[in-house]
Amino acid sequence: MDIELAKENFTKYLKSGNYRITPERFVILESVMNHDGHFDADELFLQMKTTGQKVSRATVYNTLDLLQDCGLISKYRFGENHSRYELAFGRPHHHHLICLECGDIIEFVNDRIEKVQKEVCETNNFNAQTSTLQIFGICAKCHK
Amino acid sequence: MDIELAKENFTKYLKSGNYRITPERFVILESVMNHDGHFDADELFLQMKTTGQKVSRATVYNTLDLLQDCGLISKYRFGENHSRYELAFGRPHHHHLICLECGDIIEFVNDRIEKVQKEVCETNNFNAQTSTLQIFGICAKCHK
DNA sequence: CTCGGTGCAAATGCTTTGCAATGTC
DNA sequence: GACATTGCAAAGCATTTGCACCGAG
Repeated sequence: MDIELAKENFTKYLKSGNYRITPERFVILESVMNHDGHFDADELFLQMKTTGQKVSRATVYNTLDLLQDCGLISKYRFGENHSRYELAFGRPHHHHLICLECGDIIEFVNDRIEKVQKEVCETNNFNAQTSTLQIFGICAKCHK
Repeated sequence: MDIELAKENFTKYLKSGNYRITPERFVILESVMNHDGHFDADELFLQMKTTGQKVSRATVYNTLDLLQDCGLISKYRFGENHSRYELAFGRPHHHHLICLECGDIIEFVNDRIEKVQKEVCETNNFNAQTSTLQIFGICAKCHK
């Protein structure tokens, strides 16, 4: 949750890729770090709009891509028609249980899955960058 | 690959859900069963159009949803902006390695992942229906 | 001062919807 | 005959793009 460290990482990433250091990019990073849980691009855009920080939708999308590229956030498609993001910085890699009824998303961490993934990648000589395991079904609340 | 059995299953599913038995739905099922690997809705629509079987796009989408509901096909979002489908009937549950460079999709089966999933669901009292593990990275061909 | 980034609005592309016509039950 | 399903075209919605302007390096 150290926002200064995240900013540093982002700055480093931008410089190394010859991207420019713009105020908009850091305003968006801050907004992202203040978000709990999952959010989507438009949600972020509207929230920033109402709090008086004006950045365009285009810039939000562009910056979210950069933040994903440098590993500060993760991007998912949970079977919906839009992408969702979440903070990855300082958090362990995890997976998701998605309730088809209420839409709730439950996170879980599991070392064995990570281990199996590594093995599968070695077997296939595949150079993994990201992975996502999504289990769709009905959560405890909904099937009772 | 037994198309008759698939048709039977589909018929059973349609009847049990009070859906009607229409020729379009079975034309689409056949077209799906003749497809190797992954395909998307528009691909299927265009292929059917060129082979003289006319069904509308709307019906293709509608029917693919039904086929997914009754478990004959699976639907995925591989980080693209459209859904992809594949035949599930008569095939073991499997997962995917997706190459970010060439777009190739490698399938793999792994019992341990299935076992861990089951455990996670039990722990969370979660009633799983489907799951997908997607590993994104660079395939053997591309990083050499 | 150059060229990458931004904002805006229009464009894109997948998917869904409205509605009249059709055909299953 | 009733009403779910179909086809078509139009609408929706998330995301991308074109372009003039701006500002980081």
